[in-house]
Amino acid sequence: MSRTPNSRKEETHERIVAVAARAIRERGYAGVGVAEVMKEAGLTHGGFYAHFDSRDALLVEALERAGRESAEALTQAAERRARNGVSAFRSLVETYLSDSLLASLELGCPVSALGSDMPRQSEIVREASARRVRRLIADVRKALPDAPRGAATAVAGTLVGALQLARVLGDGPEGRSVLADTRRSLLAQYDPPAAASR
Amino acid sequence: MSRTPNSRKEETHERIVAVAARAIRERGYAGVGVAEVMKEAGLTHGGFYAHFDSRDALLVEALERAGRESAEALTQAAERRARNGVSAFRSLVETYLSDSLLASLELGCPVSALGSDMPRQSEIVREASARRVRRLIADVRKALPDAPRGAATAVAGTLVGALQLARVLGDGPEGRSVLADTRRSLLAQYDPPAAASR
DNA sequence: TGTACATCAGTGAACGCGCGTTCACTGATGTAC
DNA sequence: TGTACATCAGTGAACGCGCGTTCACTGATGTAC
Repeated sequence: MSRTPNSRKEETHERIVAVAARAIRERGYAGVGVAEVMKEAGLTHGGFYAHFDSRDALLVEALERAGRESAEALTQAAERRARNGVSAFRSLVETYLSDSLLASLELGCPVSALGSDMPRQSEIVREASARRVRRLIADVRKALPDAPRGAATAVAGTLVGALQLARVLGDGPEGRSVLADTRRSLLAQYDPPAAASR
Repeated sequence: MSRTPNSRKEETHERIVAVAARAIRERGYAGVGVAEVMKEAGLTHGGFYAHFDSRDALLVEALERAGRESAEALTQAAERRARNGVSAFRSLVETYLSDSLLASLELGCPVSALGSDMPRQSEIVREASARRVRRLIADVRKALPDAPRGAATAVAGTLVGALQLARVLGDGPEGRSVLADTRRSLLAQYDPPAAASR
């Protein structure tokens, strides 16, 4: 089987980034170490700097990948549910604020997993974080075509904040009720049942 | 001047906690070290364990103090503005999401400064974080007496998330517009101009 | 009021540990002829 | 097709550093008589 040049190294690189994309969401920027990520990827830490200029360079790639993974999951859920007549907005709210993400920090949106730490990172990580926030707001806007100006921004903030509050309160009834209250409130405002059942 | 027993030590203790209450908001839980806090309080790090059982015990006291400071600032602003006929809800939204807090991480609400890291802390810090989140929701509820059930939860999430998004985008026009959009959206929903001017 | 002693808050050196980063090396893969 | 060599991905030991925590000590404060 023929390989393109460097493809083995690129595969390893991808594997490291995939591990890190989960790790930063689960343990936070500060909880992710070079040696631990390499070990989880089945390597020793010495080879790290053949793949990345610095730990921060890994964080940037990991954040970008986490953002892509989360956005794709939201898009796929929306496409699946659109066939049953569910609006894009309802699907976004119910997927982003689903009970199953409460206990799965490593799978959700990196903005809600890392938001409060983003302003404290090095410049390259902050810039990558800002790009991710802009994309999140743009993605919400797409699901809210007729809403007043600025609504997408407020909704994005609500999604991010509500998931964080719920996670602090745990994956029991208390945390789940934060998600349920927030879903109800958002849907009542932007996707009223009357419009949905029409 | 007579002192109550231990008052000198208690004063020092308070000073350390006050320094830490700012530090955790500015630099995050992970960015706060024992030695640095003691130095900022004018002490050497060796004396730390005469005041606290562990670093985590300091984080708990610091979080509680930061929460009290933030809640008091919100209450005081609301009382001041109530004399000019401003509703409690409008005052909460405009104070929590004020432009001046964009660049002053160390002064705002600890939930928005630390939210995404709260689920990753040791048990005692997580419990203190959960208490702070419950208080925040309760405080929002007080400013929203006639809103539908669960609205306070959604609003609390919006406040926390919006401030984080804005801070990631910086204290220039981009971050300020996130705050402005969110204020407008919240006030339109829960404190419409018609009701306010009546 | 003055002296002797006990208490107490804070000091500073030391500890073991894990971190990000560097680097000489190894063994496998791929290329030249 | 087979051999010799170059390239390359990954290894593992080592580095300096800052962390949380411990502890013997010091100097100031307060108490007893």
